[in-house]
Amino acid sequence: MKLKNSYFYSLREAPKDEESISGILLNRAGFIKKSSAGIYMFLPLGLRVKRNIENIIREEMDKTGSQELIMPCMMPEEVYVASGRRENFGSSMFSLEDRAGKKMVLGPTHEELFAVAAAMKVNSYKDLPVSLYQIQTKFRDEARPRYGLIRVKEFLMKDAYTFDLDYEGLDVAYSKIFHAYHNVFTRLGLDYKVVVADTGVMGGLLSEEFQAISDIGEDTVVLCDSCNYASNLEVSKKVDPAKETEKEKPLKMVETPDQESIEEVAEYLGLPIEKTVKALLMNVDDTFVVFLVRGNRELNESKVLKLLKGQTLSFANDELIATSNAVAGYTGPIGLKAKIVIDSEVLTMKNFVTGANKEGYHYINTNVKDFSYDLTGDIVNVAEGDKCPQCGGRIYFKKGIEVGNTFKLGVKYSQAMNLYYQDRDMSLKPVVMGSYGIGVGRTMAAIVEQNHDEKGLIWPINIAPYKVGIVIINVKDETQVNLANQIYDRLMQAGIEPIMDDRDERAGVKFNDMELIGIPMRITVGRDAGNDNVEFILRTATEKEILSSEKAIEKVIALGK
RNA sequence: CGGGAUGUUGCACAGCUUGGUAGUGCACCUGGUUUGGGACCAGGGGGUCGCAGGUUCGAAUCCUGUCAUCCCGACCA
Repeated sequence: MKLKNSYFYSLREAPKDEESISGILLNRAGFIKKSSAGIYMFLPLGLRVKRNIENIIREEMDKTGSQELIMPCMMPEEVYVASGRRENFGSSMFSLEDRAGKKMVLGPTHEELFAVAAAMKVNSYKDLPVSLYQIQTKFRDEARPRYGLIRVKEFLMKDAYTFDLDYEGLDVAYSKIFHAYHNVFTRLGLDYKVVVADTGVMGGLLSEEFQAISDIGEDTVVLCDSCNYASNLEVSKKVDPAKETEKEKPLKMVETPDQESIEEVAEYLGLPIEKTVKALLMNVDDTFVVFLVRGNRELNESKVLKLLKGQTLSFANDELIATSNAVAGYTGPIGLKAKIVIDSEVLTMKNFVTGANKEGYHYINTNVKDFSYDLTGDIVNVAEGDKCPQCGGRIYFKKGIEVGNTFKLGVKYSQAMNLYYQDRDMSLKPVVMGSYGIGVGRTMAAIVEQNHDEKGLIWPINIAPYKVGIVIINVKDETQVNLANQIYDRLMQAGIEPIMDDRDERAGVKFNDMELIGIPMRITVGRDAGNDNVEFILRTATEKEILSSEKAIEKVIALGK
């Protein structure tokens, strides 16, 4: 591609509507352009990168034996009503009507239609297993799109679905795709971790996430400093410390005027926050529940809902609080008339601080024997420094961008979508499904987050829009132009299309643009062109080499393969 | 959806407090000089100031509403 008369532009300044590094750089380099919040154009350079990523995914998926097809984006709403997910997705699903008033939706994910497609083929146990995938646009009406391509309303996703006879078959299919995902993200050069995650609204048996490590990640990845433990914070198990050994002291009510937060109370009493227990006044499916956790802990919503078999968790409002004798800021378990759930860690504590259910008062030296409770379990987030549930090492956190996930779905959708096969024993059995996703645009953004410098993008060579750039220093010098064109043609013949800057610009502009768009290799044709000499430099290097044009071509071909 | 902020030319911004018909840098066009790390000089083109009402002789500026965008939070297979 020759830049003169091509569609290419770059911005010297960051656009005002992007904050993330990947969003800023991809915009500045002319790879993407925001059309409206969470919806982007992919311009020529951006499209080439996206296709390169797609092709790596495609190669690895094909190797698993999965077959590619493509589903419609727009579907009748009844497809999602049938599976029961119309309600689950709610307002995050784009919906519209056709001219006849028929309700249509834009697909946020495609389990349902794949089940329909599978049903066309699958009648007998002889028809299984089947594995299908597509690389197709998905639509989700995100409440708050953000971070460039990371959270958007319209995005390209590779989604795969496996169909098996039984759970053993699912395990095999799952493991094939799981390994394909490792291959994909390794080939893409990402620093990533696989973590166990909550199965959430998708339902199912097991969910694992591929998390690209990045500070702007929206997920917290829990890791261990001495083993390979990796988990999403949502589901990471907390290991309670050993029971404290100090002697129990007598309970005592003390004044704590105007000390409403647990930090204030601890400081006022001169005690470490680890010696306090705070009460969280919550609403679980319209029931008032008080949760007691160590003062420095955070409640974990998904653990709570699992323990209580609830659907929704929110802070209790004043009306709900008024149904008990709890006093906001001073709530404690002693004498409290409400449903009380305590974190298992509290059972290991001795002589701790709790609220007295009386404005301006707390108890010190509270012990478990001093009160009763309804339920106990692990209901808080693990924290950095906690014990690893696998090896006892120390836990630390990283932020992650979820670039892929794998689900063992089981029979939930096959039952809902009437996907059954007839087994040897003549019985009808539901097909056992798995579903697997990779966000293509999000992956592209994650790669940028991990590969850039102050000059701009740095693409790994296998997904760069062009592997090599040719910069002609002076386009009015025929010797330079001729040599550059010669190199260009030779590389084209070798199957490596270069991006050649033949614009009448100053050298600095050309160098800066080539670096901004992150081309991995650069050949500079300049003053030494008359001696058939050019310069060769890698995007990641600081020193350039002087080579004959022939050597430079050989080098590009060797590195570009 | 709650809280905060911002909408002025292709891009980034100033002007708004104290109303008088719009400016800077980049980009673009013409001419000249320059030419290996985002050139310089001179001249020029381009904006009904997000939109709709209102106040006023007069509104980018004041008031009301509305839409959009960003940030924090809630939500997020």
